[in-house]
Amino acid sequence: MSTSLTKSGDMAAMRDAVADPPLPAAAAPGGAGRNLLFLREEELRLAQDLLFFGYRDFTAGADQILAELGMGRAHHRVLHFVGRRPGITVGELLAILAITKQSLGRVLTPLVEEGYVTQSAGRSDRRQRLLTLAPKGVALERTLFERQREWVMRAYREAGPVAVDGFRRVMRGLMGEEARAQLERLEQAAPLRRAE
Amino acid sequence: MSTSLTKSGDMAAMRDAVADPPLPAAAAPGGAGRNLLFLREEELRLAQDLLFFGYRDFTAGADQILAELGMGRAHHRVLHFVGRRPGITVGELLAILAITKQSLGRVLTPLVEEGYVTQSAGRSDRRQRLLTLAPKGVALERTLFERQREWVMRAYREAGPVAVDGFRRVMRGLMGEEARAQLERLEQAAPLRRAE
DNA sequence: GATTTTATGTCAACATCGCTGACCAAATCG
DNA sequence: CGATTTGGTCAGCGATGTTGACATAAAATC
Repeated sequence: MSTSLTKSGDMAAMRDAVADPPLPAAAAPGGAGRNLLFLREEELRLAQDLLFFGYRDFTAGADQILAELGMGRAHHRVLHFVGRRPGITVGELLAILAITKQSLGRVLTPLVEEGYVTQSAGRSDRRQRLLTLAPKGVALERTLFERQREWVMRAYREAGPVAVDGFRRVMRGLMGEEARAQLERLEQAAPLRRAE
Repeated sequence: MSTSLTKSGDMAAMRDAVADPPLPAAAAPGGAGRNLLFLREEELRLAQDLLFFGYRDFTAGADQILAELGMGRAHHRVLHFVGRRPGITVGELLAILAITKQSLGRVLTPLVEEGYVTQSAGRSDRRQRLLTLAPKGVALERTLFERQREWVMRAYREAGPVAVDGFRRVMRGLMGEEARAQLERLEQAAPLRRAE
């Protein structure tokens, strides 16, 4: 188990605050009862449930709008990331989405043909097709954005500001190295003012 | 309070995002001093990114194991929820997953045929097929569970106990009414298995 | 200048996992 | 008994991911 990455000082506190049920932590396999890193069964089961239900319902509103236009979630992702980084290259978009060129093409080509996204040759490298949202694309992305904004706003309001910060920290932790790097680049282009 | 947004300047939308708080019970605007009733543009963009990257990477580990067995995420969901509620009926499972009978059948039938899940007639209603994990199913679910446990544990440790609580609150808030009810039932009947 | 590499696009084929519509069988209920 | 409920199944469709092979244009390199 390669879990000795960071300071273990967090764990003592974590065991206390994270433990909702009064049950003691189950013994870790392999002897060494010293393993405070053990994430108890029910804690993970809950995390699995929360992520499944939460993600599904988070996307449901936008999915509904998209379906009426004959589009899917993949189209939304393109609109989202092109909107986030106007002038992004196809290669960069592929890296962010972590899908194949073929899969991207299937949604990107129609989006271009139907006037949601515009392509322009790169100025320094004319092989590149810099992607930008056309007005039609801006409008659709905006609609999808607003739908999700309302939904997330409700959750944020119910949970409170401290919880929101915690949510962000955990979600960031669920990301792999690659995704964290991608996110950093995205935030660089459009920073969120943070207290910390 | 003004943001420093400079891209895709849709001022109409920004004005909307900074609209007046609909509720006075702004939950102690002190502390962090950030009023979450104003869910600004970048805050939601970040939430979208976090959910996309986080959920994708959360599932990546289990997906890899499943792919080697010729299965997909849908199989995992069945194993997960059957494991969570042994003796669950097909109808209840359908309600939780919110998919059609046909979609469920496509993964459930093979799981039964290959000995991961066992069916038994309901005692009070013999039309029902009560679903339970067979030893083979328990083992596979366990493997998937452990993979995700390590991943989530890393995120939890990095974020800290307070953040974990906040994460749970927000994810719960992202769920719709139906999902919240489902989750309540799951937590109620949580199988308290212990120690491997 | 010729060759190679890179960025992008495309065709063909395939798999997963959603969906609808239709229809069937068994068990329960009124 | 007849109607409803529970579950299964067939046929077909659609969105989104995959691999492999190949094409083209521009850039980079020898």
